[in-house]
Amino acid sequence: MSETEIREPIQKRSIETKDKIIKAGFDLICHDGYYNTNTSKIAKKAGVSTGIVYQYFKDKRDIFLSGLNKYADDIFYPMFNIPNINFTKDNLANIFKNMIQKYISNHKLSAIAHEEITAMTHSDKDVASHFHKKEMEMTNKISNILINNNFNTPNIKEKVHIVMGLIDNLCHEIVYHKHKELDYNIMTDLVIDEIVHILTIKD
Amino acid sequence: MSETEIREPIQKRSIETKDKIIKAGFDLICHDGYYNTNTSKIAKKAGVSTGIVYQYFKDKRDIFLSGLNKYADDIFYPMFNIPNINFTKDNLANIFKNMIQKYISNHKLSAIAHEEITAMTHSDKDVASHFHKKEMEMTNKISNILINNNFNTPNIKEKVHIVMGLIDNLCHEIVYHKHKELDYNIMTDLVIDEIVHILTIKD
Amino acid sequence: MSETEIREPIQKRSIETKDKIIKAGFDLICHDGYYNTNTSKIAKKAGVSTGIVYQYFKDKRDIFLSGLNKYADDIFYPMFNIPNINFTKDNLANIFKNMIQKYISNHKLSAIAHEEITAMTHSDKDVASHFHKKEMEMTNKISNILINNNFNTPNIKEKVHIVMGLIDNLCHEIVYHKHKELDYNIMTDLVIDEIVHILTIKD
Amino acid sequence: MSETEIREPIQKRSIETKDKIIKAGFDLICHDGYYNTNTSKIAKKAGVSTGIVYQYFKDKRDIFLSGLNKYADDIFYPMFNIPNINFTKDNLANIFKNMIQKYISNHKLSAIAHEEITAMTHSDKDVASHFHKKEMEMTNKISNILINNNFNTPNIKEKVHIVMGLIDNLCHEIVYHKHKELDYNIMTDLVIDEIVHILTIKD
DNA sequence: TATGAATGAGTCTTCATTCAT
DNA sequence: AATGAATGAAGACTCATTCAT
Repeated sequence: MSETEIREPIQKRSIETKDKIIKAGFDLICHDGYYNTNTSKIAKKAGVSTGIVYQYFKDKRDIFLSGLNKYADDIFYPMFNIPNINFTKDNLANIFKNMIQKYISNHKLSAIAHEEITAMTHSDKDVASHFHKKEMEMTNKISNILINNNFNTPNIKEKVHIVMGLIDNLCHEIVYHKHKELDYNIMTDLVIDEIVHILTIKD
Repeated sequence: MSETEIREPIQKRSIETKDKIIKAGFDLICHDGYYNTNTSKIAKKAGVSTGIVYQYFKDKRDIFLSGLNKYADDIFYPMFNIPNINFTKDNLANIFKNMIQKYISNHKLSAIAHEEITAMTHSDKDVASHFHKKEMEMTNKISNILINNNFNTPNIKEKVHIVMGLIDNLCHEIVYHKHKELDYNIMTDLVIDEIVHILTIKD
Repeated sequence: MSETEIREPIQKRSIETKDKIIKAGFDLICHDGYYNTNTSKIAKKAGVSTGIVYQYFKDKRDIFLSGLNKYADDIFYPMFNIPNINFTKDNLANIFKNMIQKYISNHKLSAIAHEEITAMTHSDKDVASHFHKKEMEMTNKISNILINNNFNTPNIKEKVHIVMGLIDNLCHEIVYHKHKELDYNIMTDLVIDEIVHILTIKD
Repeated sequence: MSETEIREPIQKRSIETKDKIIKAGFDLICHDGYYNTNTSKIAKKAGVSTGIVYQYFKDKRDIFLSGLNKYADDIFYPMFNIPNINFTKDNLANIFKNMIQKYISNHKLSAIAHEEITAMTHSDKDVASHFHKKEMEMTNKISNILINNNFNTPNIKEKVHIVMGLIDNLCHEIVYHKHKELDYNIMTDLVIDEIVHILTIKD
């Protein structure tokens, strides 16, 4: 109604304040869920007043979206954020094994955030499209790395996408589910076998 | 203190009412999300008053949990709910292809519900354990079918679990994401190849 | 609106049902308070359905009022409900001592009911006037007994009323409050002294 | 779970708001009863929104308890809140007569509040203990005043407590009941006689 | 007569958002 | 730029009462 102007911070202090809010809000939402996080908690955690929040953000959702923008790369497939990976036939399995271990040893936050974001996917078109885009970006990025390392193969994007899913499922299972009937060491080896298989088949 | 008694329906009419509420509530929650569904919407969709809802259910969550109980089998891997599957080496790929197509052609409800349930997994211990248990049940069920069809292989449960994840990801991707850059026919074939591969390797 | 006819029971069974409801309702209300007692509890305790309640009573308040009518004599100054009291100068103190002990040894229900009724006095004109009337009836009754026993004295009604208050306060204090700093034996003796004093002064 | 934080007011404005709510809530509850007073009425009477109520108070009961804390001294035996009372044998009767008249001429609020509080005594442990404590405090205070004025007598606390009851009953009767058959001037004199009697007997 | 299923207005409470300072 | 007090719409849940059987 009153169309409160959203301020784009210029001064350093303002920028810091905005960042603090994004971090506080995103952390809380990823931890407790979107609906269990209220603006007052966010403001408190950020060390600011509730009022100021609405000078930097349109609404609560806007905070979350900003966090998504800012931190998504750390959350989605952070294991691929390694510069200068050198894939060879010999180290392919090892590289993926390391990635998986790295992902798992990462703090749980990522996993929870991932779920929360997934959950918002169908209730919020913007979240969905953001998520969507990031996923494809990552697929492309990895495909390119592979190509640059002479791992070109037909339908590489489809394959990489499947691989990403395999890793994601595995890590999620290990971090979260803990089905006692399953042996996660064996499962990890099986997944790596699959990854190697799919990336090396010639059709 | 006030301890409103939850009624266990006796008359046929009231059993129908309870069922209508479960169906309406579960449908809405799966469609719009838990927090975007309120009791008044549920009552309206079920064609009853808000009051009656609380004679059959402790709270909104209870409705959802009941729905989970009642419909979970239709939602989690409904493609495996086929009696008398006969796996042979020759039809293995075909059977899975049919399953995937069946899953996809299934109403979207499943997929959305799946997400919502996944989302509630970390905020609600009961949902989590329910989900968790169902998943393992299904893993066991499929493992057994395979064993009965002479597809025994070491670590079959781990393998089946990976297969289920592959199918789930694929179907979800197709139903939901629709990345234009990906060719889903190819992706489906690739996934089936993987499934066959993982289920037939001898270690 | 629809002016559901309130039935005046004729058959013996009906009368019994009505009485059961009155008893159940009045007991519960006296125990838990008017607002903490709901009709469903009353029906359940009376062993009838909720629907039937409204064939015998206009509303919840009507049940309470009926109970008041029926049981008030047992609640208000039940110690005076002794037939053929013989007051003499010598046994005056003893009689009151007995009354007090009787009152106290009476089940607590009376005290709670008394409070609840007192509480409703100012929110419900009918309860108030009922209570009011009963109190005066009792004052008159006791005054008459005293007069018949040659304890006439000027302003006897005022005196009796004060005496009733003294007894009521004392009993209530003993049954309820349990101020540890006060010695209730001494207090009882003091109150009896006062009663004797007020009833025997000659002005 | 959601644990709405109760704010302790800092700014002058908010202290005023909190006080307004306490006053409005306590007045209404004392007038109309706890269950006939809803938060919306309280907010309206206080001239604030319903939301703000829950920033200062946990719930409706909390408002009432706060009022109790704040206004109890004005309600329980306000006639004793006179500093520097000088009791002598000659003015004893007069002092109490004045107190009674003062109590009665006091606004009715006290009487109604007193009843409501009494009523809540058995349904709410906190109210009960508060009420309870105040009563004993007052008993002690008056006992001490009497002792300091050389009106020491055995079992003074028990006597004072009886006196307080006599006054309370009398005032309540006059303010509230208005039994037409009783002459309140005479009754007042009789009560004062009793008070003098009980406070001057030597055992 | 009786049952118990159903109604829906009413209540408490929360929280994103705005406003006065 | 910032504070935190205030708003009020919306939601979960209760319960006296009525209705279909």
